[in-house]
Amino acid sequence: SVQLEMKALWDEFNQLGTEMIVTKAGRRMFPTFQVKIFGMDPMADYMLLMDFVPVDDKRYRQVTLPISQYAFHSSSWLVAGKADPATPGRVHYHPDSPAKGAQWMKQIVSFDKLKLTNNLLDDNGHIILNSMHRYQPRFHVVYVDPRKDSEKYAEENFKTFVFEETRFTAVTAYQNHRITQLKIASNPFAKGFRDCDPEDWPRNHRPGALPLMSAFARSRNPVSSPAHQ
Amino acid sequence: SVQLEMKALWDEFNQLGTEMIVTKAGRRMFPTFQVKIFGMDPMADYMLLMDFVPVDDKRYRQVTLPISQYAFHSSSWLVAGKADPATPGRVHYHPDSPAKGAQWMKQIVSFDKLKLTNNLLDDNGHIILNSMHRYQPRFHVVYVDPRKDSEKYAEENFKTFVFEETRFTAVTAYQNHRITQLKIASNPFAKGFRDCDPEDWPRNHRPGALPLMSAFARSRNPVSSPAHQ
DNA sequence: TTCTTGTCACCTAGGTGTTAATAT
DNA sequence: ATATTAACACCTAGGTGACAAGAA
Repeated sequence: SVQLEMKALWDEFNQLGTEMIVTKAGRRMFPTFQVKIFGMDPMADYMLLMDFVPVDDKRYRQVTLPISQYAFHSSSWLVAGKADPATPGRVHYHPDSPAKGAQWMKQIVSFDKLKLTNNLLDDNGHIILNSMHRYQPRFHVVYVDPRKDSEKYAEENFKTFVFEETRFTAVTAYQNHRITQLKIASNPFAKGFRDCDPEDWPRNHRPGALPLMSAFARSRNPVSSPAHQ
Repeated sequence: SVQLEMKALWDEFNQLGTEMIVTKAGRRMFPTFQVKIFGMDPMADYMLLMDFVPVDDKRYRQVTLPISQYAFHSSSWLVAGKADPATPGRVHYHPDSPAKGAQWMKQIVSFDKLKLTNNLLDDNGHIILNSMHRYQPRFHVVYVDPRKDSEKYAEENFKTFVFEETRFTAVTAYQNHRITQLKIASNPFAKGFRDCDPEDWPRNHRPGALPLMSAFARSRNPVSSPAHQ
């Protein structure tokens, strides 16, 4: 069995509609996909890997709201038509693969080397995704069967785990400002963009404490300058 | 067979008498011990590891020379008696171990995670050495024998490689100023201490170009202040 | 006197969202 | 109008020798 780490944080993002940046060079996920694993054979070899499947066959687009004299990205999404052709269905092997069950179970397994890209021609082995599409990360455990005819047992040596709270929309720039704020508040590498006391989070942090308009008021980046209504 | 990487740099250090810093927290080696490996069975599993054996049973001490009104550490060593009791003979497994021969051979194998310490009670798994003693790094390749009674074949499944040019003296502070200068010139992490045009090295660098006294003249750290002769 | 320790400024290496410019 | 790109300031994380203070 498998337990998702940082589930509370994933839930908080998921409630807002998680977005993950994709870039040409490849961008890590945040939160990072991390799991605790139980019930492996300590002496057997396993491969651990992830892939990403489309949640639906839709393409999304942002909604821009005119508010007073400025326009902001809303937190809602419009369906913008059918999905683009599927990207090459790459998988990411955890770099420690293969390893013994004992090794995998003795500490949290972290996929922090995994990177997302929108470059269809990527040759760095990153996961290729379509921007403005929704994806479901999947986690797979493969038992390395020592038998000669192990291909025959491929089906039973394979187990897949899906955590729905890790779904996200791939984007090249954040659409929902509350997602941006939550990333800044919770990702150590974004500390430079925090404007509150660093000690305030997570100690005094309550999920959903900011109403929509106050989130806007804190914004440093209204999307378009003078309004256009 | 095994080929030492950066052999020219190792030779240059060895000519001066290589020194490696040991600290309580653990210090990496520079140059890093790196090798290219040939002739493995691509499909077989191997463990790669290093250990460090005393070159002799002597303890060394520095020689301080009075020159004009200042005193400097000389480049020579005095034997200061018998070696201290041997330290726990730890080994360092390359973190990618075990891995297939194909994996090991397809790129340079680097022991850049290996750290040296003088803390006899170290519990970080670092290599424990006595300061002011000389050591010979050794590199071992272990074939992971799939046979049930593999212990019987331990001898033949084991191969050791020694590069004499990687010998060094463990120190808590550099004794030979020319070693310090060569470290500063060649280690990217010491770039902050360079006072010449960074482009001068290695392009215009000739080994042994600096006579002793000019190396002293460039020094920022005479050992003792007003002389004591 | 000789050796060791801890702190520091200064690097390498690389992960953030921002922003302005560009592409579609 | 909307989406993407590339450069950037600002971080995390950690590897350097210098230096002053301490220990033996």
